[in-house]
Amino acid sequence: MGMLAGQLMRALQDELFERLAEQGHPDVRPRHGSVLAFLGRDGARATELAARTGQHKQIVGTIVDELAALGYVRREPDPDDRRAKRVVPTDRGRDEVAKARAILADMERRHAENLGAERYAAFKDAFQEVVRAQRERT
Amino acid sequence: MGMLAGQLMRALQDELFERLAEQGHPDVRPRHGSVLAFLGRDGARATELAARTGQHKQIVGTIVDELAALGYVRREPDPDDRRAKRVVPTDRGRDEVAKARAILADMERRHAENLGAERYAAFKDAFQEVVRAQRERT
DNA sequence: CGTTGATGGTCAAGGATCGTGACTAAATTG
DNA sequence: CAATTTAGTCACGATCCTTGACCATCAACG
Repeated sequence: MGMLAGQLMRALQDELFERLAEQGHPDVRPRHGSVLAFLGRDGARATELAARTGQHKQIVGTIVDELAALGYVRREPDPDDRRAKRVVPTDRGRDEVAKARAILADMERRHAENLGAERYAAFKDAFQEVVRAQRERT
Repeated sequence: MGMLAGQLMRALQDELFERLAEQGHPDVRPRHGSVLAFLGRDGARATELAARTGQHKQIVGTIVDELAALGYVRREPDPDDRRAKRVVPTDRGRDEVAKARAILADMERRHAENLGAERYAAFKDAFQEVVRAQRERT
C-alpha cells in the first residue's frame, strides 16, 4: 500500500506540474503548492500557513521567498501586528491557484469517469478513513 | 487526493520504521526498503535491482553500500559475469525483511478490520486501478 | 581472433526537500 | 515595567534523488 501511495503521489504531481508548465507556470514546484493552496484571496500570515500545512515555519519562509522571487506572492506588513507579515497572492499567484484547481478537478473527473462515480466516491471515502486511522494508529 | 496519498505514505512509513526500530533494526531508513524488498533469498544483481525498483543505478549503489556497512547484505562476485556482483542478504538482512513484511501485514490487517474486509478489498482494488490509470493518464 | 558497441558498476558534484536549534523583534501577561 | 510568549529569520545538517562521466568486462560482428 505504501508503494501504491508513493506511485500515486508521484504520478499526480507529474501530470499537474506538466500541465501547469504548459499553461504558463513552468517555475512552480511541488512544495510551492502547500503554501499557495492555503492562501485565501487576501492572504495569510506565515505562522498560520505553517500550522495549516503542517510544515515548519522555516520551510514556509523559504517557500514564500521563492514564490516572491517568482512573482506569485508579496509580503505586506500586517497592520494589526508589527512582528507579522501577511503573505498576499499577486494576480499571477491567483491565476496559478485557479489553474491548479482546474487541473486537479479535471484529473478527479477522469478517475470518477473511469471507475464510475459510485465506486470512485466509495474509494475516496475509504481513502480518507484509512489515512485517518493510520495517522491515529487505530 | 495527492495530499491524501502523501499523508498515507508518511504515516505508513512512520509506523513501519518505528516498529522496526523496536524490533532490533533501528538503522534502516525508508530508501533501504526499495533494495531489501526486492532481494530474493539468493540475492540479485545491482542493475536488476535498479530496474525493478525504478531507481538509478547510482542510488542502488549507495544504498547497497549503506546496507553492507550495517551488515544487512554482502557483495559477492557473480560467477557468470566478472563485471557483475551479486547483492546477497545476510541473516540479519533476511530477518529485517521478514519483520518488515510482518509489520506491513499487521497494518493491513488492522485496516481491513477497521473498514470491514469487503470495503477494504474494494478500496485496494480501486486504489490499484486509480494508480494504473493515472500513470498511463487514461 | 580483434575491434566495436553494449552492459555492470562506480566516482563526483549538485539540487531539492525537510528537520533542529538558536536568535531578534514585537506583542502579551502579570 | 519585567517576564513570558509569539512571529519570523538565520545557520547548519540529514535525507533523498539526479546528472554526467568513467572503467572493466561481455558480446557481436567483421
